[in-house]
Amino acid sequence: MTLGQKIRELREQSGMFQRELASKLEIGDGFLSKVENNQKTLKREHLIKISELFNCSLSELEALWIGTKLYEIIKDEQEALNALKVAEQEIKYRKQYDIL
Amino acid sequence: MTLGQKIRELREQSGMFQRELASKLEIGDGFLSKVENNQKTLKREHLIKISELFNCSLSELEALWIGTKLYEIIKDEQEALNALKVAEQEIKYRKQYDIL
DNA sequence: TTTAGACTTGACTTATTTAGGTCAAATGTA
DNA sequence: TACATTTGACCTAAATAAGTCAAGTCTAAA
Repeated sequence: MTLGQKIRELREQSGMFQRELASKLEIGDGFLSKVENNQKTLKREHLIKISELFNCSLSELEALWIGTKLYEIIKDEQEALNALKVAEQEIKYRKQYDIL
Repeated sequence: MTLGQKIRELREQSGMFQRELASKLEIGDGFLSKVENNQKTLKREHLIKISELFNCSLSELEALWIGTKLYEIIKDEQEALNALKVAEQEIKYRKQYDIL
């Protein structure tokens, strides 16, 4: 699940058109279309608005936002999965020793 | 293990000083110092040179190079691990359906 | 079959960030 | 002291962010 998919899902579940949601987010509808198709990214502040509008978890949206960004970076990489492991181990390592 | 750590390890194992390796990579030694401390990133082409110099796996270096970059993006994120999961699932999903 | 509305796409823009450094001064250390 | 390393300030070119807008496509219904 990408952020674009999630936003489309939320929007359609609430019976909203792109033009409506776009206007609430104060962006053009062409831009929102691209966001839903993961061709463009929203500003992070927009996630707050979305979580309020659809009453859904902001953390989840943020995980999708960052995750989709990471995916864009590695999607054509041979070493994609190993790179993810490297990053994961560093995160866990830092957590373990509580490094600030 | 980050790319910086790996490079330092390889360099020290071969008894080389920063100034020497830096010169072989055609960069300044101050810059290499920062690379080893993950404050700066090498160009990708440099990895090839390093793998030749120390006779080590290029894929491994690339995984570390990308992985360290991913880590830099998420290291201060609350949702770091979940974001990694999102990216991982997308990679695996795409693999499963062999999407080009 | 044409037309309206929803959506997608391509070309373009501008401002900000990032990449990839340099250099000199400060620090560590034998 | 001399050498290895680190750090801070600075720099430029290239890339990315975050859009706009108009034209094109798709689909249902009149």
